[in-house]
Amino acid sequence: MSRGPRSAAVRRDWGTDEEGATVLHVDMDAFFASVELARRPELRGRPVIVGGRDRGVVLAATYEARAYGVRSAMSMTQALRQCPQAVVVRPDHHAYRDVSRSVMEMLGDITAVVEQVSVDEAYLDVAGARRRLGPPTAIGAALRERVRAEHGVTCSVGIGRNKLVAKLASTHAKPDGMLLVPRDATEPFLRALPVGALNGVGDKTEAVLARWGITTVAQLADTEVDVLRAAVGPVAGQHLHDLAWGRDPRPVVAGRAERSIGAESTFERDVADREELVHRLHELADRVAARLRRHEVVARTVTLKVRTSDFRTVTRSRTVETPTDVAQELFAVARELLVGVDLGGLAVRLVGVRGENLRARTGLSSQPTLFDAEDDRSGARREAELAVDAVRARFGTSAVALGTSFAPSSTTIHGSAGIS
DNA sequence: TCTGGGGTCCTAGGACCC
DNA sequence: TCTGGGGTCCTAGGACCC
Repeated sequence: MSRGPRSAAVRRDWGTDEEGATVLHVDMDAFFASVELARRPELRGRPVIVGGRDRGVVLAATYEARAYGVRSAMSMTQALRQCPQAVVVRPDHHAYRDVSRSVMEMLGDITAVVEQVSVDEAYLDVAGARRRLGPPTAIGAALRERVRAEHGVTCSVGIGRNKLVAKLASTHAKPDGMLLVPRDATEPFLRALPVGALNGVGDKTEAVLARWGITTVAQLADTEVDVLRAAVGPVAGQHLHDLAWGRDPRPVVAGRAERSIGAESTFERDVADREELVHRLHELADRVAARLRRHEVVARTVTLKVRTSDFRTVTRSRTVETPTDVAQELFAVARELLVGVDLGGLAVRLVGVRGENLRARTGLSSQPTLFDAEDDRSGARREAELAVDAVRARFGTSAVALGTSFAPSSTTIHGSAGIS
Protein backbone atom coordinates (compact mmCIF):
# COMPACT_ATOMS: atom_id res chain seq x y z
CA MET A 1 0.00 0.00 0.00
CA SER A 2 1.28 3.39 -0.87
CA ARG A 3 2.19 5.53 2.11
CA GLY A 4 1.93 8.95 0.69
CA PRO A 5 2.64 11.37 -2.10
CA ARG A 6 6.29 10.48 -2.43
CA SER A 7 6.37 10.08 -6.20
CA ALA A 8 6.15 12.79 -8.76
CA ALA A 9 2.68 13.11 -10.18
CA VAL A 10 3.68 13.05 -13.84
CA ARG A 11 3.73 9.92 -15.91
CA ARG A 12 6.14 9.70 -18.77
CA ASP A 13 6.82 7.25 -21.50
CA TRP A 14 10.33 6.02 -21.01
CA GLY A 15 10.49 3.87 -24.14
CA THR A 16 9.68 0.34 -25.14
CA ASP A 17 12.96 -1.56 -25.10
CA GLU A 18 12.34 -4.52 -22.81
CA GLU A 19 15.78 -6.12 -23.08
CA GLY A 20 17.35 -6.27 -19.67
CA ALA A 21 14.20 -5.24 -17.81
CA THR A 22 12.93 -8.52 -16.38
CA VAL A 23 11.95 -7.63 -12.83
CA LEU A 24 8.25 -6.97 -12.23
CA HIS A 25 6.87 -5.31 -9.14
CA VAL A 26 3.17 -5.99 -8.63
CA ASP A 27 1.37 -3.73 -6.16
CA MET A 28 -2.34 -3.80 -5.41
CA ASP A 29 -4.02 -0.38 -5.51
CA ALA A 30 -5.46 0.81 -2.16
CA PHE A 31 -5.74 -2.89 -1.45
CA PHE A 32 -8.01 -3.23 1.59
CA ALA A 33 -10.29 -0.46 0.36
CA SER A 34 -10.47 -2.00 -3.12
CA VAL A 35 -11.52 -5.37 -1.72
CA GLU A 36 -14.29 -3.65 0.24
CA LEU A 37 -15.46 -1.80 -2.86
CA ALA A 38 -15.49 -5.02 -4.87
CA ARG A 39 -18.06 -6.54 -2.54
CA ARG A 40 -19.94 -3.32 -1.83
CA PRO A 41 -20.21 -1.64 -5.24
CA GLU A 42 -22.61 0.96 -3.86
CA LEU A 43 -19.58 2.57 -2.17
CA ARG A 44 -17.81 3.21 -5.48
CA GLY A 45 -17.06 6.85 -6.09
CA ARG A 46 -17.28 7.72 -2.41
CA PRO A 47 -14.41 8.42 0.00
CA VAL A 48 -13.92 5.15 1.88
CA ILE A 49 -11.51 4.56 4.74
CA VAL A 50 -10.66 1.14 6.11
CA GLY A 51 -9.63 1.59 9.71
CA GLY A 52 -9.82 0.19 13.19
CA ARG A 53 -11.04 1.37 16.50
CA ASP A 54 -10.76 4.59 18.48
CA ARG A 55 -7.02 4.51 18.78
CA GLY A 56 -6.56 3.09 15.32
CA VAL A 57 -4.99 4.37 12.15
CA VAL A 58 -6.01 4.40 8.51
CA LEU A 59 -5.20 1.04 6.96
CA ALA A 60 -6.31 1.97 3.48
CA ALA A 61 -8.19 4.78 1.77
CA THR A 62 -9.80 5.05 -1.65
CA TYR A 63 -8.43 7.68 -4.00
CA GLU A 64 -11.56 9.71 -3.35
CA ALA A 65 -10.58 9.87 0.34
CA ARG A 66 -6.95 10.57 -0.51
CA ALA A 67 -8.12 13.66 -2.37
CA TYR A 68 -8.92 15.09 1.08
CA GLY A 69 -5.41 14.37 2.31
CA VAL A 70 -6.23 11.07 3.99
CA ARG A 71 -3.20 8.77 4.04
CA SER A 72 -2.37 5.31 5.27
CA ALA A 73 -1.03 5.21 8.84
CA MET A 74 -2.71 8.52 9.68
CA SER A 75 -4.73 8.41 12.90
CA MET A 76 -8.42 7.86 12.32
CA THR A 77 -9.09 10.98 14.34
CA GLN A 78 -7.13 13.13 11.97
CA ALA A 79 -8.45 11.37 8.88
CA LEU A 80 -12.06 12.02 9.89
CA ARG A 81 -11.24 15.59 10.73
CA GLN A 82 -10.01 16.06 7.16
CA CYS A 83 -12.77 14.06 5.55
CA PRO A 84 -15.81 13.91 7.88
CA GLN A 85 -18.06 12.51 5.16
CA ALA A 86 -15.87 9.44 4.64
CA VAL A 87 -17.42 6.00 4.93
CA VAL A 88 -15.48 4.06 7.56
CA VAL A 89 -15.24 0.31 7.07
CA ARG A 90 -13.86 -2.03 9.72
CA PRO A 91 -11.06 -4.21 8.38
CA ASP A 92 -11.79 -7.81 7.41
CA HIS A 93 -8.33 -9.32 7.28
CA HIS A 94 -9.60 -12.75 6.34
CA ALA A 95 -11.12 -11.38 3.16
CA TYR A 96 -7.91 -9.54 2.27
CA ARG A 97 -5.84 -12.63 2.91
CA ASP A 98 -8.06 -14.70 0.62
CA VAL A 99 -7.70 -12.26 -2.27
CA SER A 100 -3.99 -11.93 -1.57
CA ARG A 101 -3.49 -15.68 -1.67
CA SER A 102 -5.36 -15.98 -4.93
CA VAL A 103 -3.31 -13.20 -6.56
CA MET A 104 -0.07 -14.73 -5.32
CA GLU A 105 -1.14 -18.01 -6.91
CA MET A 106 -1.62 -16.20 -10.19
CA LEU A 107 1.92 -14.92 -9.90
CA GLY A 108 3.07 -18.46 -9.30
CA ASP A 109 1.48 -19.44 -12.60
CA ILE A 110 3.81 -16.99 -14.32
CA THR A 111 7.07 -18.03 -12.70
CA ALA A 112 8.41 -19.78 -9.63
CA VAL A 113 10.63 -16.77 -8.99
CA VAL A 114 8.08 -14.84 -6.93
CA GLU A 115 9.08 -12.92 -3.81
CA GLN A 116 6.10 -11.83 -1.75
CA VAL A 117 7.02 -8.79 0.33
CA SER A 118 3.68 -8.09 1.96
CA VAL A 119 0.02 -8.97 1.70
CA ASP A 120 -0.38 -6.81 -1.39
CA GLU A 121 3.04 -6.70 -3.03
CA ALA A 122 5.44 -9.01 -4.80
CA TYR A 123 8.44 -9.10 -7.10
CA LEU A 124 8.78 -11.47 -10.03
CA ASP A 125 11.76 -12.19 -12.21
CA VAL A 126 10.34 -13.17 -15.60
CA ALA A 127 13.66 -13.71 -17.40
CA GLY A 128 12.86 -17.42 -17.61
CA ALA A 129 9.20 -16.96 -18.54
CA ARG A 130 9.64 -14.79 -21.62
CA ARG A 131 9.92 -17.61 -24.12
CA ARG A 132 6.69 -19.12 -22.85
CA LEU A 133 4.67 -16.00 -22.06
CA GLY A 134 6.15 -13.20 -24.12
CA PRO A 135 7.82 -9.93 -23.14
CA PRO A 136 7.43 -8.49 -19.61
CA THR A 137 4.85 -5.91 -20.66
CA ALA A 138 2.66 -8.65 -22.15
CA ILE A 139 3.01 -10.66 -18.95
CA GLY A 140 2.15 -7.63 -16.85
CA ALA A 141 -0.86 -6.70 -18.97
CA ALA A 142 -2.28 -10.22 -18.86
CA LEU A 143 -1.79 -10.40 -15.11
CA ARG A 144 -3.51 -7.06 -14.51
CA GLU A 145 -6.47 -8.17 -16.59
CA ARG A 146 -6.74 -11.47 -14.75
CA VAL A 147 -6.66 -9.84 -11.30
CA ARG A 148 -9.35 -7.39 -12.35
CA ALA A 149 -11.55 -10.07 -13.90
CA GLU A 150 -11.34 -12.51 -11.01
CA HIS A 151 -11.43 -10.15 -8.04
CA GLY A 152 -12.75 -6.82 -9.25
CA VAL A 153 -9.70 -4.99 -7.90
CA THR A 154 -6.85 -3.31 -9.72
CA CYS A 155 -3.12 -3.55 -9.37
CA SER A 156 -0.20 -1.63 -10.79
CA VAL A 157 2.89 -3.14 -12.36
CA GLY A 158 6.37 -1.70 -12.61
CA ILE A 159 9.03 -3.23 -14.85
CA GLY A 160 12.72 -2.52 -14.59
CA ARG A 161 16.23 -3.88 -14.53
CA ASN A 162 16.16 -4.60 -10.78
CA LYS A 163 13.91 -4.44 -7.74
CA LEU A 164 14.68 -0.80 -7.01
CA VAL A 165 13.59 0.36 -10.46
CA ALA A 166 10.60 -1.99 -10.71
CA LYS A 167 9.26 -0.77 -7.37
CA LEU A 168 9.61 2.89 -8.26
CA ALA A 169 8.01 2.21 -11.64
CA SER A 170 4.93 0.61 -10.10
CA THR A 171 4.56 3.55 -7.71
CA HIS A 172 4.76 5.85 -10.70
CA ALA A 173 2.13 3.86 -12.55
CA LYS A 174 -0.45 4.01 -9.79
CA PRO A 175 -3.32 3.70 -9.76
CA ASP A 176 -4.29 0.97 -12.20
CA GLY A 177 -1.31 1.40 -14.49
CA MET A 178 1.82 -0.19 -15.79
CA LEU A 179 5.20 1.37 -16.46
CA LEU A 180 8.24 -0.05 -18.18
CA VAL A 181 11.56 1.61 -17.43
CA PRO A 182 13.98 0.34 -20.09
CA ARG A 183 17.54 -0.30 -18.99
CA ASP A 184 18.87 2.78 -20.78
CA ALA A 185 16.20 5.01 -19.28
CA THR A 186 16.98 4.07 -15.68
CA GLU A 187 19.21 7.01 -14.83
CA PRO A 188 17.03 9.81 -16.19
CA PHE A 189 13.97 8.14 -14.62
CA LEU A 190 15.63 8.11 -11.21
CA ARG A 191 17.10 11.59 -11.45
CA ALA A 192 13.65 13.11 -11.80
CA LEU A 193 12.51 11.74 -8.42
CA PRO A 194 12.67 13.35 -4.97
CA VAL A 195 15.05 11.55 -2.57
CA GLY A 196 12.10 10.56 -0.40
CA ALA A 197 10.88 8.31 -3.20
CA LEU A 198 13.78 5.92 -2.60
CA ASN A 199 13.08 2.90 -0.46
CA GLY A 200 14.84 3.42 2.85
CA VAL A 201 14.73 7.22 2.78
CA GLY A 202 12.13 8.18 5.34
CA ASP A 203 11.40 11.45 7.10
CA LYS A 204 14.57 11.45 9.19
CA THR A 205 16.99 10.72 6.38
CA GLU A 206 15.16 13.11 4.10
CA ALA A 207 15.60 15.88 6.68
CA VAL A 208 19.31 15.12 7.11
CA LEU A 209 19.88 15.17 3.35
CA ALA A 210 17.92 18.41 3.03
CA ARG A 211 20.36 20.04 5.44
CA TRP A 212 23.08 19.16 2.95
CA GLY A 213 21.04 20.68 0.15
CA ILE A 214 20.05 17.33 -1.30
CA THR A 215 16.38 16.96 -2.18
CA THR A 216 16.39 15.16 -5.52
CA VAL A 217 17.87 11.88 -6.68
CA ALA A 218 19.84 13.84 -9.28
CA GLN A 219 21.53 15.83 -6.51
CA LEU A 220 22.11 12.63 -4.57
CA ALA A 221 23.77 11.02 -7.59
CA ASP A 222 26.00 14.06 -8.17
CA THR A 223 27.18 14.26 -4.55
CA GLU A 224 30.57 12.77 -3.66
CA VAL A 225 30.21 9.50 -1.81
CA ASP A 226 32.44 10.81 0.97
CA VAL A 227 30.05 13.67 1.58
CA LEU A 228 27.12 11.25 1.79
CA ARG A 229 29.07 9.05 4.20
CA ALA A 230 29.67 12.05 6.42
CA ALA A 231 26.01 13.01 6.25
CA VAL A 232 24.26 9.72 6.97
CA GLY A 233 27.00 7.27 7.96
CA PRO A 234 29.48 5.18 5.96
CA VAL A 235 27.24 2.26 5.05
CA ALA A 236 24.05 4.21 4.42
CA GLY A 237 25.97 6.84 2.44
CA GLN A 238 27.36 4.29 0.02
CA HIS A 239 23.98 2.59 -0.21
CA LEU A 240 22.16 5.81 -1.09
CA HIS A 241 24.70 6.65 -3.75
CA ASP A 242 24.20 3.21 -5.30
CA LEU A 243 20.44 3.65 -5.32
CA ALA A 244 20.74 7.05 -6.97
CA TRP A 245 22.59 5.41 -9.85
CA GLY A 246 20.12 2.54 -10.10
CA ARG A 247 22.48 -0.04 -8.65
CA ASP A 248 20.60 -2.70 -6.69
CA PRO A 249 22.16 -6.16 -6.52
CA ARG A 250 19.36 -7.82 -4.55
CA PRO A 251 18.02 -10.83 -6.44
CA VAL A 252 14.36 -11.80 -6.47
CA VAL A 253 14.26 -14.61 -3.91
CA ALA A 254 11.33 -17.02 -3.67
CA GLY A 255 10.22 -18.29 -0.27
CA ARG A 256 12.19 -16.29 2.26
CA ALA A 257 12.24 -17.59 5.82
CA GLU A 258 10.91 -15.24 8.49
CA ARG A 259 13.43 -13.96 11.05
CA SER A 260 11.03 -13.19 13.88
CA ILE A 261 7.43 -13.75 14.89
CA GLY A 262 5.66 -11.44 17.30
CA ALA A 263 2.38 -10.06 18.53
CA GLU A 264 1.57 -6.77 20.15
CA SER A 265 -1.52 -4.96 21.24
CA THR A 266 -2.51 -1.44 22.16
CA PHE A 267 -4.92 -1.05 25.06
CA GLU A 268 -8.11 0.87 24.48
CA ARG A 269 -7.12 2.91 27.52
CA ASP A 270 -3.66 3.10 29.07
CA VAL A 271 -3.13 0.53 31.79
CA ALA A 272 -1.31 1.09 35.06
CA ASP A 273 -2.19 -2.21 36.72
CA ARG A 274 0.70 -4.69 36.46
CA GLU A 275 -1.60 -7.68 36.75
CA GLU A 276 -3.55 -6.58 33.72
CA LEU A 277 -0.32 -6.15 31.78
CA VAL A 278 0.73 -9.66 32.74
CA HIS A 279 -2.63 -11.00 31.64
CA ARG A 280 -2.28 -9.39 28.22
CA LEU A 281 1.27 -10.69 28.00
CA HIS A 282 -0.06 -14.18 28.48
CA GLU A 283 -2.51 -13.83 25.60
CA LEU A 284 0.21 -12.49 23.35
CA ALA A 285 2.57 -15.33 24.29
CA ASP A 286 -0.19 -17.78 23.38
CA ARG A 287 -0.55 -16.25 19.95
CA VAL A 288 3.17 -16.12 19.27
CA ALA A 289 3.64 -19.73 20.39
CA ALA A 290 0.85 -20.92 18.12
CA ARG A 291 2.37 -19.15 15.15
CA LEU A 292 5.85 -20.45 15.93
CA ARG A 293 4.47 -23.98 15.89
CA ARG A 294 2.54 -23.37 12.69
CA HIS A 295 5.80 -22.29 11.07
CA GLU A 296 7.62 -25.21 12.70
CA VAL A 297 10.23 -22.98 14.29
CA VAL A 298 11.42 -22.33 17.83
CA ALA A 299 12.63 -19.01 19.20
CA ARG A 300 15.90 -18.64 21.08
CA THR A 301 15.39 -14.99 21.98
CA VAL A 302 12.28 -13.51 23.58
CA THR A 303 11.71 -9.77 23.32
CA LEU A 304 9.28 -7.77 25.42
CA LYS A 305 8.06 -4.44 24.09
CA VAL A 306 6.40 -1.80 26.23
CA ARG A 307 5.12 1.56 25.09
CA THR A 308 4.24 4.02 27.82
CA SER A 309 1.55 6.69 27.74
CA ASP A 310 4.11 9.25 26.57
CA PHE A 311 4.63 7.06 23.47
CA ARG A 312 8.17 6.10 24.42
CA THR A 313 9.07 2.51 23.61
CA VAL A 314 11.37 0.26 25.59
CA THR A 315 12.40 -3.26 24.68
CA ARG A 316 13.96 -5.96 26.83
CA SER A 317 15.15 -9.25 25.46
CA ARG A 318 16.64 -12.46 26.73
CA THR A 319 18.28 -15.33 24.91
CA VAL A 320 17.48 -18.68 26.44
CA GLU A 321 19.44 -21.89 26.58
CA THR A 322 16.76 -24.03 24.93
CA PRO A 323 14.78 -22.52 22.05
CA THR A 324 11.05 -22.84 22.55
CA ASP A 325 7.64 -22.71 20.93
CA VAL A 326 5.77 -23.20 24.20
CA ALA A 327 3.51 -20.38 25.33
CA GLN A 328 4.22 -20.92 29.04
CA GLU A 329 7.93 -20.52 28.47
CA LEU A 330 7.62 -17.44 26.28
CA PHE A 331 5.25 -15.98 28.85
CA ALA A 332 7.55 -16.74 31.77
CA VAL A 333 10.46 -14.91 30.12
CA ALA A 334 8.31 -11.96 29.06
CA ARG A 335 6.91 -11.63 32.57
CA GLU A 336 10.36 -11.60 34.12
CA LEU A 337 11.52 -9.02 31.61
CA LEU A 338 8.54 -6.85 32.50
CA VAL A 339 9.58 -6.88 36.16
CA GLY A 340 12.87 -5.32 35.10
CA VAL A 341 11.22 -2.41 33.30
CA ASP A 342 11.01 0.88 35.17
CA LEU A 343 7.84 2.54 33.97
CA GLY A 344 8.66 5.75 35.78
CA GLY A 345 5.13 5.86 37.14
CA LEU A 346 3.62 6.02 33.66
CA ALA A 347 0.71 3.93 32.44
CA VAL A 348 1.22 1.53 29.57
CA ARG A 349 -0.22 1.99 26.13
CA LEU A 350 1.06 -1.14 24.38
CA VAL A 351 2.73 -4.43 25.19
CA GLY A 352 4.25 -6.90 22.78
CA VAL A 353 6.02 -10.25 22.72
CA ARG A 354 8.32 -11.36 19.94
CA GLY A 355 10.29 -14.53 19.28
CA GLU A 356 13.59 -13.97 17.48
CA ASN A 357 16.65 -15.97 16.59
CA LEU A 358 14.37 -18.55 15.01
CA ARG A 359 15.49 -22.08 14.31
CA ALA A 360 13.87 -25.02 12.59
CA ARG A 361 12.05 -27.13 15.16
CA THR A 362 12.79 -30.53 13.69
CA GLY A 363 15.30 -32.57 15.63
CA LEU A 364 15.68 -30.10 18.46
CA SER A 365 15.48 -31.08 22.09
CA SER A 366 12.03 -29.58 22.51
CA GLN A 367 10.81 -32.69 20.73
CA PRO A 368 9.98 -35.39 23.27
CA THR A 369 12.54 -38.17 23.49
CA LEU A 370 12.62 -41.36 25.49
CA PHE A 371 15.80 -40.24 27.17
CA ASP A 372 14.64 -37.13 28.88
CA ALA A 373 11.54 -36.82 30.99
CA GLU A 374 11.91 -33.02 31.09
CA ASP A 375 11.76 -32.87 27.34
CA ASP A 376 8.79 -35.17 27.30
CA ARG A 377 6.93 -32.83 29.60
CA SER A 378 7.51 -29.87 27.32
CA GLY A 379 6.44 -31.96 24.36
CA ALA A 380 3.27 -33.01 26.11
CA ARG A 381 2.60 -29.44 27.04
CA ARG A 382 2.96 -28.46 23.41
CA GLU A 383 0.41 -31.05 22.38
CA ALA A 384 -1.96 -29.68 24.98
CA GLU A 385 -1.40 -26.16 23.72
CA LEU A 386 -2.10 -27.21 20.18
CA ALA A 387 -5.44 -28.56 21.32
CA VAL A 388 -6.14 -25.34 23.19
CA ASP A 389 -5.25 -23.31 20.11
CA ALA A 390 -7.72 -25.31 18.04
CA VAL A 391 -10.50 -24.70 20.52
CA ARG A 392 -9.67 -21.02 20.74
CA ALA A 393 -9.65 -20.67 16.99
CA ARG A 394 -13.21 -21.96 16.97
CA PHE A 395 -14.66 -20.39 20.08
CA GLY A 396 -12.44 -17.44 20.88
CA THR A 397 -9.66 -16.74 23.33
CA SER A 398 -11.81 -16.56 26.42
CA ALA A 399 -13.15 -20.07 25.88
CA VAL A 400 -10.12 -21.80 27.33
CA ALA A 401 -7.80 -20.99 30.18
CA LEU A 402 -4.25 -22.19 29.81
CA GLY A 403 -2.27 -23.09 32.89
CA THR A 404 0.86 -24.95 33.79
CA SER A 405 -1.24 -27.96 34.70
CA PHE A 406 -0.84 -29.40 31.21
CA ALA A 407 2.49 -30.87 32.16
CA PRO A 408 1.85 -34.45 33.26
CA SER A 409 3.11 -34.58 36.80
CA SER A 410 3.52 -38.31 36.98
CA THR A 411 5.52 -38.91 33.84
CA THR A 412 8.23 -41.40 34.61
CA ILE A 413 10.60 -42.66 32.02
CA HIS A 414 13.50 -44.80 33.09
CA GLY A 415 16.50 -43.76 31.10
CA SER A 416 16.99 -45.93 28.05
CA ALA A 417 14.98 -48.84 29.39
CA GLY A 418 12.49 -48.60 26.56
CA ILE A 419 15.12 -48.90 23.88
CA SER A 420 16.60 -52.21 22.83
C1' DT B 1 -9.12 10.63 21.85
C1' DC B 2 -3.05 12.30 17.56
C1' DT B 3 0.09 8.16 16.57
C1' DG B 4 -1.91 -0.20 14.65
C1' DG B 5 0.40 -4.34 14.01
C1' DG B 6 3.23 -7.04 11.23
C1' DG B 7 7.95 -7.03 10.21
C1' DT B 8 13.46 -6.04 8.47
C1' DC B 9 17.83 -4.07 8.97
C1' DC B 10 21.46 -1.24 11.11
C1' DT B 11 24.28 0.74 14.93
C1' DA B 12 26.75 0.76 19.06
C1' DG B 13 28.57 -0.83 23.33
C1' DG B 14 30.00 -4.50 26.43
C1' DA B 15 31.27 -9.33 27.41
C1' DC B 16 34.17 -12.80 26.25
C1' DC B 17 37.55 -15.53 23.71
C1' DC B 18 41.85 -16.11 21.24
C1' DT C 1 51.84 -5.75 35.14
C1' DC C 2 50.60 -3.59 30.98
C1' DT C 3 49.13 -3.43 26.37
C1' DG C 4 46.62 -4.84 21.81
C1' DG C 5 43.39 -6.24 18.13
C1' DG C 6 39.91 -9.14 15.90
C1' DG C 7 35.72 -11.82 15.99
C1' DT C 8 31.33 -13.19 17.79
C1' DC C 9 27.40 -12.97 20.66
C1' DC C 10 24.07 -10.40 23.22
C1' DT C 11 21.23 -6.37 24.23
C1' DA C 12 18.80 -1.79 23.41
C1' DG C 13 17.25 1.47 20.43
C1' DG C 14 15.82 3.44 16.19
C1' DA C 15 14.74 4.13 11.16
C1' DC C 16 11.99 2.36 7.92
C1' DC C 17 8.42 -0.35 5.17
C1' DC C 18 3.56 -1.99 4.19
